[in-house]
Order: sequence, then structure tokens, then C-alpha cells
Amino acid sequence: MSDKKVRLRFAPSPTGGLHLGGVRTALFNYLFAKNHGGDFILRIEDTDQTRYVDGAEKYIMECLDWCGITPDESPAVCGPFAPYRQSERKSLYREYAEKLVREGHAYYAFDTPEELDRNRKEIPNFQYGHAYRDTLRNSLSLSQHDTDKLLDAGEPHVIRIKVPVGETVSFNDMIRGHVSFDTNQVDDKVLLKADGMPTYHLAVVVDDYLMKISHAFRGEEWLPSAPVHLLLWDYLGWKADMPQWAHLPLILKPDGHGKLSKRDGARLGFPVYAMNWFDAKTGELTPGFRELGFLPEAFDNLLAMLGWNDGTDNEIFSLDELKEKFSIDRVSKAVAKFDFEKAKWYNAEWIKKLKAESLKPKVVEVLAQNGITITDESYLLKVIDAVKERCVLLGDFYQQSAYFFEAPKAYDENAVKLKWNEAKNEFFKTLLVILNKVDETIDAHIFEEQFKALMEEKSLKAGDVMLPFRIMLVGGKFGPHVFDIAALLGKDETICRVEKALMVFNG
RNA sequence: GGCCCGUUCGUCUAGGGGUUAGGACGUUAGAUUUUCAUUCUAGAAACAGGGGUUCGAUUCCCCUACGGGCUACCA
Repeated sequence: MSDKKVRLRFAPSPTGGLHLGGVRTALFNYLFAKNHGGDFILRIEDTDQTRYVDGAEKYIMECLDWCGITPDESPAVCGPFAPYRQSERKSLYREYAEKLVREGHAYYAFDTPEELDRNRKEIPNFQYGHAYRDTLRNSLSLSQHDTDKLLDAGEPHVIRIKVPVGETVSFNDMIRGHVSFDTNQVDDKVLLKADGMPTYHLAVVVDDYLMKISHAFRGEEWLPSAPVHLLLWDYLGWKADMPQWAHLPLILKPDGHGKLSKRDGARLGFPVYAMNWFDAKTGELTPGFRELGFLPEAFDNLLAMLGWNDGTDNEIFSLDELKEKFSIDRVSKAVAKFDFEKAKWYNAEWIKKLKAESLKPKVVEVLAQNGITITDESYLLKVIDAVKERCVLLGDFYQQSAYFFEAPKAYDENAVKLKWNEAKNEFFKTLLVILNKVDETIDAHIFEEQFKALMEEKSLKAGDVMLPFRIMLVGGKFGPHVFDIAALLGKDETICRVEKALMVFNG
């Protein structure tokens, strides 16, 4: 058991976009695997054909790639335990279900969904379990002969687990410690559906066994079905190989109650999915963190901190650091409410932390989307360094750096015009003369000295001319130090912008 | 309703029988930057309640309350 190779899987069902809670589950699985030198596997749980959504699987893989947690084995990468889609493993599950029936741990049930619905409505606390199974249509209540007849006639049926009466099932959750259940409260879950597909309960056990999964981390919503899985591991005779379980605390809405859902994102104005998800059926686009301008580094970081910490005050971790430091026993038991403000803070921190060089491709993309093409990359790098500390989302790079590439088309005139006078006009006219005498490049410090000297000469205060100068170059009241901007813009462009603005301000 | 899980500032959390209960986001006030942001300093802000156990509980146990999850031929 302990010398077993560490293998964890992320097992989403391809039903749509990937929720950030799902990504966190994937991340924790990945981090634990990598922390132990193990493998991270992606298994697609597409056993519900009615909920299958085209494109979702590809989307999921792209999400994992974007986050930098590409699986070692997956439908795309393949591997020794292929196939990795449960729909392609369909034929294999029936055998195990039949084996359970033969050994008395499962049975055929012929009840229609309608009959069961009626029972659920009419009988308070109805459960398909020990209390009622003898009154329903199944191979336990029917004679062998009648059962065979129905089976031979091709009567639609499912296979259900026969949960024992009056037993206690317990296990040791890596996060929660000892958890136990009274089997009288557990119902006879369907294992194999009428269409021949396994339910999650059967498939997860069979595949985790076959794929030699050593540890399984999943959301807390699975805790109530754990006893069914435990029983199955036991009945199938694989108990010694059962993975160690950990049920991760859920991520809740920032306000109000309940699990975070994509609806909350729309309502509260932040993304819930990792990347944009387009639903071809409804034409609805659900926004994602990636497209909103989040860095994968920040996304991983903020997700990791939702329920985990390393015991120090450090909150900024790269994926590599997380791989090195992650440990499941530092994951908290309690639910966490998602806080978008803090999420943005992580992104701002990562933008500041990352080198201009690694930010470059993303900034190029943002600028391109706004019609700005980059011709001089080393200039871009300087611009990124100049403005990155005032960007929270990648999209902010447009607003914060556009004026480095295009002269302002409009000016924040309110900031200038009311107090504009001939003295200031004179100041800038003289400034142009000084600028023209500058050799080739502007040195920010020297230029600042010259600027201030001229200010004194003309008896003007910094407040009188600094802001107008900024407006001339930038168009608005924002950006780095104005002399740095002038230096970056260069002599000719600075002169050009001052001249142009002077015409506007005087006109 | 039943079952399961949980509960430290508004939020994410550290801590753990004796602490001024620490940090971060957000927030407030200052400083710096005569732009905006950054940065810096300071402030407000929490152990759900009740019983035990104990010399001493926020910490351990029980109960209650509250919150969440599950209760499908969905995962």
C-alpha cells in the first residue's frame, strides 16, 4: 500500500464549462501527485449520455493546459490504462455488476422511474433500500423464475447495490479524519443503468481500481455517497487497493448561501468558469477568468489558497512552489466563500511579480485586440515595466499603455483649460526650445532638472505645469512619472505632442 | 424531514489549554508620488451560545444554534 506509486485523477464529466471549484479539485490532485513524484490523470466521466456536451472535453483539457497542470495520462495523451473515457469503457462495467449480483451484493430491479417517483412523492422519506426493497419489483422480491423471464424478455432493468442492514461503514478521510455511516441510512444506489452505462458509483470504483489510483480527492458533495463506494471496494474484493480519500471543502457564493454557481458570476459580475464557455445550444457565453485578463499563475495561486496554506504568512506561490509545499493535511475542513476582490489582488501581485518578458505575449495580444500592433519589442518591454504596477487585469495594459503607441486623440481638458493662461503657454514654448536642443534621447533626470529650472525662471509652480505636461503626453490624469514618459516617448514624439496640445489648449 | 460535514475579524485564514488571538484582502486615517497606481505607517474589526473537564478554555468533550452538502437510472 505505502510503496504504491502515487496516482491521482481528476474526473470531470463533460457537461459544460469548468467551474473554478472543479479546477481547484484538479489542482489539489495535481499538486499532491507532483509533491509525491506521482502521476496526474484525467479521466472523462461521460456516463450520462443525456448530459453530454460537445466540446466540453476539449475545453476541460485546454483549461488544465492553461493552468499548467497538464495530465500525464488523458484521452489526449493516452497511457497504459487507456481508454480514459468511461463511455469507451462501457463494456467492462457490466461484468463487475453481474459479479456482484451473483455474489449477493447486488440485484436486478425492474421498477420504472415513474413508479419510483410516485413512491418518493407518496411515501415520506422513501428510500430504495432495506425498508422497501422487498415491496418493489426486483430480483430480491421476485422469484428466480420470474426474474429470468423478465431478463430474457429484455425488460428494462438496472442493477442496484444491496446495502447491508445495521452495519457501520467508516473510513479515514485525509482531511476530515474518521467519518462513519449507518448503512440503514444508505440507499441501494443504482450501479448499472437501464442503458447499460454504469452510474458514477460503479464506474468510479472500477476505474480507480483498474487505473491503480492511490489517492482520490473530490468535492465534499461526494461525502454522502462514500459508504456506497466503500461497500463496493469491499464487495469487489479490492479493499486493500482502495485509494485514500479526501473530501475537499466546497466553495460558496460570496454573498448569501449555497454553492458557487455560474449564475452567481453573472449576478455579481465576476467569472466562475476558468475560461470562456460558449454554449452552442443556447448561444450563451459564460465568461472565464482567462479572458477577463487573469494570469494562470494568479489563478492557480488564488485557487490553492482557497482552503490551503503552508503555515506561514506567505500567500504568493508559483506552481513550482505549490508542488513543493502542498500537503493535504494543511487543507482546511471548512467551506470558503469566494472573494473576487482578493482574486484580483492575486492577479495584480502576479503582474507586478512577473518579468516584462513573460508578460509580453499577453500584452501584445491585449494591444492587438485594441488595434495596436507592436513593431519595437524592446520598447514594449520598457513600457510594460513602466506601467505594470498599475494594472490589475491584463486588459488594463491597454488603457495604461496605449498612449505610448498612439498620441492622445482627446485630452482631459477640464484638468487644464480652466487654469490655462499665457504664462503657461510661454513656459511650454520655451520648453520646446529646450527640447529641440536635446541631443537624441531624453534623459528623464536631466530633463526633469531642466524643466524645473525653467519653472523657477518663469516663476511657475510645479502644480501649474506638471499636470498640463502630463495631459499633453498622456491625454489624461494617469500613468508613471511624467519625465519617464517623455524619456520613453523620445524627443521627437514629445515635441510633437506638446506642439499639438498647445494648439488645442490655445484654440 | 433524515443522514453527513462544518463554525476564529465583513472575506480568506494562522494559532491552539495560560498569546496584547497573528497575517492577508477589503475598509478608515495619514505619509510619499503636486496625476493615477504602487509603496509605507497607523486604526477599526473575530474565537456562535450553553454546559462540562481543568488551577486555567478560543483551543478538549457534550448539547444547542447556525451554515453547508446529500437525499436521481446526474455527476
